[in-house]
Amino acid sequence: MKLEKAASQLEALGNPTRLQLYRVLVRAGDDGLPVGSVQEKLDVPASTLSHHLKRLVDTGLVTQERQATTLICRANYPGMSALIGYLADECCADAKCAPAVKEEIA
Amino acid sequence: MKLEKAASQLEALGNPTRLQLYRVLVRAGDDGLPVGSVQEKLDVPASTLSHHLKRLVDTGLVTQERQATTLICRANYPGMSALIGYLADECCADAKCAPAVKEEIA
DNA sequence: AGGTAATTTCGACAATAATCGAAATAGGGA
DNA sequence: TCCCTATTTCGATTATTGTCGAAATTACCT
Repeated sequence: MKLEKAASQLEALGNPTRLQLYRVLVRAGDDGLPVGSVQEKLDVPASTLSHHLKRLVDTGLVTQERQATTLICRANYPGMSALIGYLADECCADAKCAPAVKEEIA
Repeated sequence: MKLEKAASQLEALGNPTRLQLYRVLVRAGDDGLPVGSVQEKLDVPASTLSHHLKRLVDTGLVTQERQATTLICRANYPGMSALIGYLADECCADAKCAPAVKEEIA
């Protein structure tokens, strides 16, 4: 993964509303959630939500799929795992951080 | 870790210059690097660098220690591992992402 | 075709972030 | 004490981001 891409994904997650949004999608699991349901959960205007969602989609952290008029959103696990991998790999390469992380997610 | 704190750390890393900066510090290991050396490596004006450094320090991802007139900067591994832990834990709790990550840093 | 619900785009404004030179500060050493 | 080097603060400017209502779009259903 390029540093530029990692930075843009980190920036996408680095906003409380978007991090919360991503979290909601992760917890929704494989079924995903329609935009409208996310909106209810987060209590944010539709246009604002759409804006934030777009950023997560653009950076590859979220995917969307149409089902009739509703748009299902899903957390993109490979995207996140690549990002975490980058952090653990590029930034904790000297093994001072990685063991703790391994512990953490074991 | 609170969502707010995670978001602010992610935001801090979500800028190419700061991610590069953090990377340089990680690679410098336990010895750390003086601000001046970082500046040479990144080729960025001192005041700009100082600004970015402050943000990393403020969010707990970097620590600083004076040695005479020079300031030694170090990556704060526990800080990063807490962040990665949060991502893997809060956001990949349903085990669809974590296994891949474990693989990645194994 | 016309209607309707779901979502996005547009446009404007406020708020925050990035940039960098010049001046200020901190901490020794002569 | 005076100077010298390393780093930060200040201040101003430009750029990017966040926010949200109104209008447009999409895709379906009758």
